[in-house]
Amino acid sequence: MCGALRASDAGKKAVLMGWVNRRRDHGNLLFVDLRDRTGVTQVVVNAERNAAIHQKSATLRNEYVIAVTGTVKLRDSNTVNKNMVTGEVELVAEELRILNESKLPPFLPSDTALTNEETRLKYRYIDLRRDVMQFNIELRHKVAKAIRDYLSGQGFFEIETPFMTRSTPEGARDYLVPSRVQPGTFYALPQSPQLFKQILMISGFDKYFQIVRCFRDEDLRADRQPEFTQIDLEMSYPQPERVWEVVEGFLTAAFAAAGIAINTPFPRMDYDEAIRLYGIDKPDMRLPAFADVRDCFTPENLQQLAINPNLPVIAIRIPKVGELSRAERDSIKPMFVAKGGARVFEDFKRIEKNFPGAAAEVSAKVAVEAGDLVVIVAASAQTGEQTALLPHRKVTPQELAIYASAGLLRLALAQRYAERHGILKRTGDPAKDFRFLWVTNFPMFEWDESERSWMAAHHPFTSPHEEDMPKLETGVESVKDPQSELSAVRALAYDVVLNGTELGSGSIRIHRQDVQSRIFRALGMTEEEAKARFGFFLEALEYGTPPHGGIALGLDRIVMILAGAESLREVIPFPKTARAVDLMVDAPTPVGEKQLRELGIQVKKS
RNA sequence: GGGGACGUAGUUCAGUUGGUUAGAACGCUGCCCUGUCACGGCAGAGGCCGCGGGUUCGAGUCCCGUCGUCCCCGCCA
Repeated sequence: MCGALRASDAGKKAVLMGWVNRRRDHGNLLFVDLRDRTGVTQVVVNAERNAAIHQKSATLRNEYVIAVTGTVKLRDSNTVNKNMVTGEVELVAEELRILNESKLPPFLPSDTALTNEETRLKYRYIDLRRDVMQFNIELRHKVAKAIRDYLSGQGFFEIETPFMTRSTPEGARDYLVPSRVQPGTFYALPQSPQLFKQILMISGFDKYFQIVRCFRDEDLRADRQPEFTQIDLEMSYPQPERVWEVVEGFLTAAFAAAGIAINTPFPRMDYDEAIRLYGIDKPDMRLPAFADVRDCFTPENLQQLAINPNLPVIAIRIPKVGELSRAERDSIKPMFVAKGGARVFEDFKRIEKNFPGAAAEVSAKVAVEAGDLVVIVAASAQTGEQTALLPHRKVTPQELAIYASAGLLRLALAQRYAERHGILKRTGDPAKDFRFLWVTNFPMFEWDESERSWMAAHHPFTSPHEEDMPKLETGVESVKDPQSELSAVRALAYDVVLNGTELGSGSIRIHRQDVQSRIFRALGMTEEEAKARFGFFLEALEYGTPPHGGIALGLDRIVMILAGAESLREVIPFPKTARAVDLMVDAPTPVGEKQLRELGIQVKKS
C-alpha cells in the first residue's frame, strides 16, 4: 500500500497502485505522489534510466489510477521529506500502467482549501478520497468494531430487527413505506427498535445489542440526520447501574480504539441538579456551573436593579475571556434568548461600581479570577407572582425559565470566546478534554402547553420509580390537570452526556402489564386506544416478561466528537442536506404513474 | 412553520457611492526545467456574477420574487 514503505524496505521490489495525487514534472525527471487510503509514496521517473516510462508518465494527470512496479530506494539525506511517513524512501519506476484515466474533478482530494458543501456532497466520491474523510470513516469503523467486540465479549448477541414495521404515531414523525399487497396500508421505518428489543427480552435473549439504522422524519441540524446509527442494547434483570457499567465499558473500548483513555465510572447528576447548575439537561462540564447569587444582594440592591427577589439570580462565569471592550459587552444582550421574564444584567462592571459589596460577594461565590467574564441573568421585577403551576416540581416553571435562559447564554458566550479560553475549541486541538456525565431521575411526564396535557418525557415504556407509583393513581382527569401529582413522578431514565452533547438515552422498562396499563391510563389513553396501538406488546407483556432495561447511543455523534468534527456529515459517508436531500443520487424524486397506481396512491397536484 | 448568513472562473475568494473591457490565487492547457515534495519559469484558455422580474441613460452592486447550501428556534416520545 502507498503508506507502507519504510527505510527498512530499501532494495526491495514493490508494486503500488493508487491515484495520482500530485505530479511534479522537472523535464527529464518527474515525481508522482501516489495515493491510496493508507497514505502517499513518491514515485520517481528518470528519462535517462527509462525513456519509455518517462514518456508515458508525461501523460499522467491528477486522479489517474496507475500501477507502478519498481525498486524501493533510500533517498539521499538532503532529499528526505520529514513531513511524510514514507519520506525516507521513494519508488523508482520500472514499469508503469495506466489503469484508468480521470476527468478533471471539480476539486482535488489534495486541495487545502475546503470546497463548499454542496459541491462536496454532489461529488461525494471525490470528497471521500480526502485524507480527513478517509480518517473519519476509518475511525468510524474502528469505533463500531471495538463496541461490537466488547459487547460480544460480554455475552451480548447482535440481533437484527425489522426495518419495515408498524407506525406508532407518537414522538417523532415516521417515514412511511406503502404496501403494494395491501393498498392503503403503510409500514413505518423504525425510529428505534424499542418494542422489538423489549420483546427479545421476553423471548429469552437476555443480552441484546444492535448497531442499527434508525429513521426520524424531523427537521435536521448539524447533529441530527433523518437516518442515523444507534448502538442499541437491552438486557434482562439490570439495575440502572448495571446498564451504566456496560456503557462505560464499551465507550472505554471505543475511545481506546481512537487512542484516547477515559476514566470510569462517569459522574452522576440528578436532572433537577443539572437544571439548577447548568440550565440544561445535557450540561457541558468543561465550563464552570453557574451559581444562584441572590443572597449576595440586599433587598434594596435588587429593587434598584429591578430584579425580582423571589426568583434565582444567576451568575455565569466564563473563564479566561480577557478584558472586553465596551462594544463587546454591549453585544452580549442581543445574543441572549430570554424565556419567561428573564433578563441579562450584563454590565457586571456597573454592578461592581454601584454595588461594590454585592459584587465582592458574587465574585467570591463564583470564584472569579483575573480575565474571567461574569454575566448576571435574573427575572425582571415585573415578572408575575409565582403561580401554583406544577406545584410538585422541585424547579418551578418560572425558575426553569431563568435557569434555561442562563444556560443558553452560558453556552453562547463560551462558544463566542472559545478561541480565547480554549476550553470549547473542538478542532485542531490534540489535548482534548472528555467530560462524561450520567443525568438521572428525569421526570416521567412533561406538561405540553399546546395540548394542555401531560406527555411521556422519555417514552411510555419507561418505568417510574417504585415509590412514585401511587402518584399515578390520581384519576382520569389528572392528565389534563397541570397541577396534578403526575408532575412529581420520576422515571428510571438516564442520559449519557459528553461535553454538552446527548450521546444516548435509556431507561429501566415497565415489565408488568398492569403498570403499563396504568401509564397509558395516566397519559389519558383509553384501554381501546392502548390496545389498538400497542395491543401486540401489551399481550406479550402478559407472558412472563423479565424485568429489563437498556439504552441507545448515537454512533454518529460519538464518532463526530472523536473526529473533532462540527457536523455529522463529516462522519457519515453519504449524508443528507438540511432539507433531507441526497445531492449525489438526487433523492427524493417523484415516481411514475404506474408505480403510484400499483400502490393505490394519488399525489395531489399543487 | 419562523429567524439569520451565503450564492461572482473548475475551486477558494476580492469587487469602492450604480459607471469603460468583472479581478487575484490555486487548478487547467502548452512550452522549458535532473531532486522536487503546496517544485519553479514563460505563455494561454476559462464568466448566464444562482434564476426571474423591476428601478435606472446604465445593475455583479439597489428593490421584489424564486431556487439552492449552511446555522439557529420550533420540532426531535
